[in-house]
Amino acid sequence: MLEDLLKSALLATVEKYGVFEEDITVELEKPRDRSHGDLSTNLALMLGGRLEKNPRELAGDIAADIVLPKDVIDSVEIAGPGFINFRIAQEHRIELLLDVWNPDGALEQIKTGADKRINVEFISANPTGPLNVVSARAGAFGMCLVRLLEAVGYDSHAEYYVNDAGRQVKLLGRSLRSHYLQLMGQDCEFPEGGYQGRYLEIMAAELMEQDTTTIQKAAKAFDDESFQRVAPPKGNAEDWRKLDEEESVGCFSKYALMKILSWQRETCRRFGLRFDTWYFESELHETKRLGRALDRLKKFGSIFEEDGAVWFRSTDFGDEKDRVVVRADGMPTYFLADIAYHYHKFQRGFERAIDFWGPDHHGYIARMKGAMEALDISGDWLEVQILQQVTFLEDGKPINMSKRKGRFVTMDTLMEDVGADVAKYIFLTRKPNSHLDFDLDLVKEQSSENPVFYVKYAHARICSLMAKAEEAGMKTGEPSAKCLNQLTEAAEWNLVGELIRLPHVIISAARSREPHRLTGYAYEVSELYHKFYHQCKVLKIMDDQPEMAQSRLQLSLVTRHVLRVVLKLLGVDAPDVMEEKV
RNA sequence: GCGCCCGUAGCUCAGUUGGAUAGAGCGGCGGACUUCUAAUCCGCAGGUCGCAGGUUCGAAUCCUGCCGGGCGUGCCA
Repeated sequence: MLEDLLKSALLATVEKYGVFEEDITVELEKPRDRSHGDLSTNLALMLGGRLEKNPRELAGDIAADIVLPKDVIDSVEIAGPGFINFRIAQEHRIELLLDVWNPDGALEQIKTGADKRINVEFISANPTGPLNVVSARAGAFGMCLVRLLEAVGYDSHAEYYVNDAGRQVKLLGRSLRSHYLQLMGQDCEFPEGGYQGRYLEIMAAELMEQDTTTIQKAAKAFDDESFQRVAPPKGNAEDWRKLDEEESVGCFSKYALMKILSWQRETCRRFGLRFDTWYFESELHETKRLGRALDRLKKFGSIFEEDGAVWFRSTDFGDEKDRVVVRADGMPTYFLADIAYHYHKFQRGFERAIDFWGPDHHGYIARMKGAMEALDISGDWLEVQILQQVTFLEDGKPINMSKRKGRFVTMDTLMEDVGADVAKYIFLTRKPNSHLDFDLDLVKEQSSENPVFYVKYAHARICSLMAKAEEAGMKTGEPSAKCLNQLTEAAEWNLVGELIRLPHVIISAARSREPHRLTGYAYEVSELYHKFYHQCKVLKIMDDQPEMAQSRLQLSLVTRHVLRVVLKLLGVDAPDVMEEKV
């Protein structure tokens, strides 16, 4: 790599001052201002103080001493307080460009993950209602990170954890049953804190029409392996009504769970999310994993009993207080189930687990990581990414979204209103841990002026140009150094300079878990392409300057490739033609 | 009270992990269509980077203390 070349050349020049590789990390960065060259190092500034030398003079000495191949770096300059700026030789830029284009080039070489298995868990919403837009943000991030990790050579695995065993599901069943009984004219009190959303009323109304056959038919939706455990109750709603309350609630719970999971899965599918595993909490209970995890914690001496409850001594691992894992009434807490779940995740052979959580769970991190350490798993194994809250504004006012109170914007509504691509793109332009205000009115109104269209348009524009060129009988040909070296305009070289950053952008986005670097990059590439497109004509010069026209076509071809790679990572479609603006 | 996150243009947000003159989009104003698709391009206006110190060659970025907003602080999930 170019950066390695520069780093070792720089190190060689400072050896005479007694500075060696282990003493300093040489940093290279892309200057903001293009007149400062392509790559810049602050080496002399960092060394200046230490060697008691004037940084600018030191930079001058280094620049004079450094030995670099002329066909790679064609200028070394010092600037400002002591920066050393490098300018990449034109021929080498084209080499780097072709390396991005080449199927076994740079994009293959960045796959350094050695196929290590990484589990990425996201959304994992309670199965008590339709997915809301908060899940959409998590989905966009999680899925993008899964792809990014793949792009740098990991075997990444998307996972969804289903809390199908807790109180919430029972409460859900009770709520549905109550709605149903009320519809049947039976006096029935609504459970305290129950789910009041419209969707349960509708579900209850539908149940009145459903007979055993249609219920079984609906269950067919879960034929595949991962959903085997979601089975419909026997009979129909009338049968369930007649059972004693406990059993009756169980049937309504089972039915509601089945329906809601089918919605959630369909919503995910429509949003382009592909989960490798849907992991059910009930499986943990059936396979006795809670007990086993508890035993192991005991074995390592992290468990004690007090006030009739069983506690995990999380304070040994930096938590602020100890936590209950089995309540005084003998019921395990959600925390214990989570420990068992993550322990099983570890046992399944993942070398790392990344969880996406909401901000309301950040207080949970210390105890969860503590539990992993108590189980003798490295504290780094579990990595928690907090996705900050999304505040939805309607008429300029925040919407209070609570499933129980039933006023929330669903992911489906979001997709209908603005489309999956726009939603994904907007979520992915923000970094994970910043709060996000999502103005629904604004987005609906301006969806056609959203930045995502800017990028899509750049792609479609290239497709259109390629088609026109072909129609006119022009041959684009495989991008080649000979042809591309004919580029002369600043607009062309600015674009080249941006395109060759692709490998670096992918690596940095994956490493920092910050997919928003991709949207920023896609935008930059598109912007430079639009400018190039205006300034550098192709078809109009094809008769007078056929070689120049061809080199511009090849540049367009590589640009299209880069846009496709990035959009695919983002999970956004790259259209050949823009649909009519509404 | 304590813990975590955030505070950058009128609004929504970037700022390459400490770099050079802080950037986009939207909104505002003014230009470019007998077009390789104007969902585009060109120009203008808009800033005490919440406040005050500190660290150093250099701070929006790091450390401390305030101010303001959000979230958490259950034998809930």
